[in-house]
Amino acid sequence: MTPKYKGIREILLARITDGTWPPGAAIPHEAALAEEFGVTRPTISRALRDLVEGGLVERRRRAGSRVALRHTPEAVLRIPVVRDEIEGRGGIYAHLLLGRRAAAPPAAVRAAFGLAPGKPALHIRSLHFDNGRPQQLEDRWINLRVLPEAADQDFSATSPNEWLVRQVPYSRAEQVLRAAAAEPAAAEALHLPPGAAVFVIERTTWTGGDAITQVRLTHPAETFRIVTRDGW
Amino acid sequence: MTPKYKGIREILLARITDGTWPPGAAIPHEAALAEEFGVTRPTISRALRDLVEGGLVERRRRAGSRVALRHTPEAVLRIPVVRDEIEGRGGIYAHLLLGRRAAAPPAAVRAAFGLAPGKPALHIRSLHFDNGRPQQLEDRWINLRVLPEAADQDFSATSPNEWLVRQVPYSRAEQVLRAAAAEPAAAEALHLPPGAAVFVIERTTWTGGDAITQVRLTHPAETFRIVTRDGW
DNA sequence: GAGTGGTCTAGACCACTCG
DNA sequence: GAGTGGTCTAGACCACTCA
Repeated sequence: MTPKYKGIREILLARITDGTWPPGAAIPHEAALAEEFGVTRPTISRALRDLVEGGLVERRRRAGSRVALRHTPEAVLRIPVVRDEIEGRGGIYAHLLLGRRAAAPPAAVRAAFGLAPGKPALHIRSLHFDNGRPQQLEDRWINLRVLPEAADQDFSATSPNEWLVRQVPYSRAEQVLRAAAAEPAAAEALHLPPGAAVFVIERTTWTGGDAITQVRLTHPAETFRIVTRDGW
Repeated sequence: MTPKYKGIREILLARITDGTWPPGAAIPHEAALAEEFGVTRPTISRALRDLVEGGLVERRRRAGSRVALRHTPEAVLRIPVVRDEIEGRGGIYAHLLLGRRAAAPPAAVRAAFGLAPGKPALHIRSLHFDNGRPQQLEDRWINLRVLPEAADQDFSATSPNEWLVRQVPYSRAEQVLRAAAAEPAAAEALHLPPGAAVFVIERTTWTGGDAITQVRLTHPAETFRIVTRDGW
């Protein structure tokens, strides 16, 4: 049996998409809807909350609910874990550790990690293969102040990402997605001509107030895309 | 006054991030948490639901709640409306209509639109400028079966996107993000050298069962990025 | 000041899933 | 079968915001 609030949500959604309530129009009060559908107000509120989270409806106290003018489409973005992605489409995954050393990180990383100048962080470079073809170049810094045990970890067997996932769940992450022309070192590692188009993801991850790790993932443009869905 | 469920959510979050409940660990039953915090079970459920939506917790009936092994980070992706984005950072926005005609769309578009072979759709190409510099090339098809009034619309004043937003709120969208080497026509329009790296967004939008529009947005790599945040 | 949404309670029944 | 989360009710108080 499907929950009442979901059924109501679908009916309200239909009224929005079929033009009964065009963009900008007022939606009846929660109390009125509760009476119409023969449920209590919290149930209506639950249905409306989903529509608000989906960006279709805006609610303000005194002012009531309205159909949103959707200026900013929102979608849930899943950044795939490279191994899951490759194995999910039947490819053979492999992982090669290119380098691993403690070093003073660049200023941007140092600031995010809250490190004093000259203090080291762990720098790891590795390459992820799909059926023997380089699919992702990973350039990662790990905050040794937060995760000193990373210094003793051998990342040739377990990839840094998989290890980190089991250590600390992050509470907050920020990601930048962009296209770029491949820098020489990246182009060489990925077997691309210099200047080839690549897709770059830069992610910084925090737990509590401290950044745990910052990573740049570089992908050949031809073999990488992110697909995203929105709505129901 | 901050709601109880938010306060509880923060406490639970802290227990997860500080390692009290490491990844994979069981979280006490809702009933136990309700007693601990002196609230009723629905309030606990509300707090946990937020954590589930944030990907930090997994719940299964009989089995209870656990801290998730976060294999798939999720983030809310906001694809900016080009005009808002440019004006938001103080730039001067301009919009130039390059072409507008009814034509038979390519097969992929025809399938999404549910059109018979040879049936026309509206094809619009336009360019969006930031302080006089080309910032986005828009290549759009509009389904005239669903929106016949688009045929009479003059898109030189109002951009297709702004017009569409006011006509139909979409119920579902799918987007593909990728990097590419600019094709000759795109490179020329964007004043880029041929083969330059570009960031491409392809979005298909549905309302009910019919796709309304499909659009490809091409951006110079140097001037475009998407920033995304996750968690609290 | 008054109307609307935001939240909470106390209790209940049910669905799902594990043992 | 039994334990856990999923949902719902009936009623309530409060916060915010508009007129």
